[in-house]
Amino acid sequence: MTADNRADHRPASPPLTERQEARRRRILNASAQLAARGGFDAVQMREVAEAAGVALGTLYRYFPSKIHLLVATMQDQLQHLHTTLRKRPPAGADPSERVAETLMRTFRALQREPQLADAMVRALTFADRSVSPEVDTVSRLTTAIILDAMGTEHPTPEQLSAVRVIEHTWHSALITWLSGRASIAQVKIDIETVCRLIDLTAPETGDRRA
Amino acid sequence: MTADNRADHRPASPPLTERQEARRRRILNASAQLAARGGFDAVQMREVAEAAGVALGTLYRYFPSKIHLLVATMQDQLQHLHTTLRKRPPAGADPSERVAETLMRTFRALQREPQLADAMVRALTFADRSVSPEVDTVSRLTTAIILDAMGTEHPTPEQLSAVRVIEHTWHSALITWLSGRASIAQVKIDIETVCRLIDLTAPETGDRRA
DNA sequence: ATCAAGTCTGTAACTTGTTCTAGATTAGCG
DNA sequence: CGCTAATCTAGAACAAGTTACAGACTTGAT
Repeated sequence: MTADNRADHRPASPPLTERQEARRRRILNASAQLAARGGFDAVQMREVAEAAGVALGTLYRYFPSKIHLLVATMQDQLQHLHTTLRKRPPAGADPSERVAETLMRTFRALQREPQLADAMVRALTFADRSVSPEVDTVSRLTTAIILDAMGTEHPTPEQLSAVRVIEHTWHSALITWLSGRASIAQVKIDIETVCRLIDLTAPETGDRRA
Repeated sequence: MTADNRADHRPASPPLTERQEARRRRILNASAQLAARGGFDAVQMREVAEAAGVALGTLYRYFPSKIHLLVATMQDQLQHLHTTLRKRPPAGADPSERVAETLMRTFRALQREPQLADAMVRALTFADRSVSPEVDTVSRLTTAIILDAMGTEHPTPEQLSAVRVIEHTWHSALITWLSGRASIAQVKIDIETVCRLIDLTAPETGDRRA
């Protein structure tokens, strides 16, 4: 539905052999598993390599840094999530309700593996320019999830800005929760607050207040 | 004006001697200077120690980690900024305009030292629980700046949520700009978009569109 | 002025991300 | 099959954050 679903997270340049695909998968699984145990710090490259049954050099050939690895892990998890969400779309009447519902549902999913969430989100916000393409992919996936929830086919630039702001809020709120500086209730309120922007920027009702 | 201005960023427990205060200052300056040159990576603890004329162990006694150091550096810079902003308050008519203006002014200030901004913001979002108190101080400072711009004396819970969302957007937008994934124009649009929430949550005008 | 407690210095060691290298394996091809 | 290039492995080596420690210096109280 997002136009191109091929190579959504692969470099795609040289098609991987079966064994390589399997290695990649083992690495990603090992990463997620270690992260789920002990968060960002527990994802140690030597351990990932060992758990995946792969030499350190190979790990680095597949993922050029720990940040790349964790961002790829996030891509992977998001992909799952997106699929799941498609199967049971949010039920709210307004777009803003549906988006808030979707995000809170996602949030509850992350709550189940807070350490994994920690590792992925920290990597995402810590990523520097060298990881831009990968981070961008994650961002596009998130945008797709939100637009899906809105049910908007052709968003206006204004709406896209609202979606970006929602994403900003989403990431940042997640971080404050993960680092223990905000409660779940507060995150919920903030998500609902920012989702109001969707009504505000709906094109049908004119610019705003018609 | 924020109720307590003493010990705004000091552990405050044992009052520092003059020489200690000076050491602390040298360290903070060295940190900012190195950061301004090469960003996060250029702030190397050994170099900071040397530049500040202090032993490595001493540096760690003052700031228990690189993240602590950079978050403290951010506190320091924010304090300056807050003072500057107080002298020349924003001129807009609406609270939302004034907040957007203030944030964009801050943004332009950061643009002048993008590497320093990079180091500080990356540290801030990368900080884990052990840095919560310090990060919280930064957050309170930011909140104070925004509330100042709004000119609101007694914000409602709704307004506080809006302010939090603005802060989320601010940090996250800054990151996307610093990592080259968003243009300045886009940041401006997003800031202006999120600032609309302020009008939306103004108590006087009733719920909205009064 | 002197003593005890707390700080600071210089330096080495340890940890974990990252890079490098030499030799073994594998994949694709004639 | 037999060759060549690419890939993989094992392990050493290096970089920067962090910790540890012995000895010198300061501070504050007597």
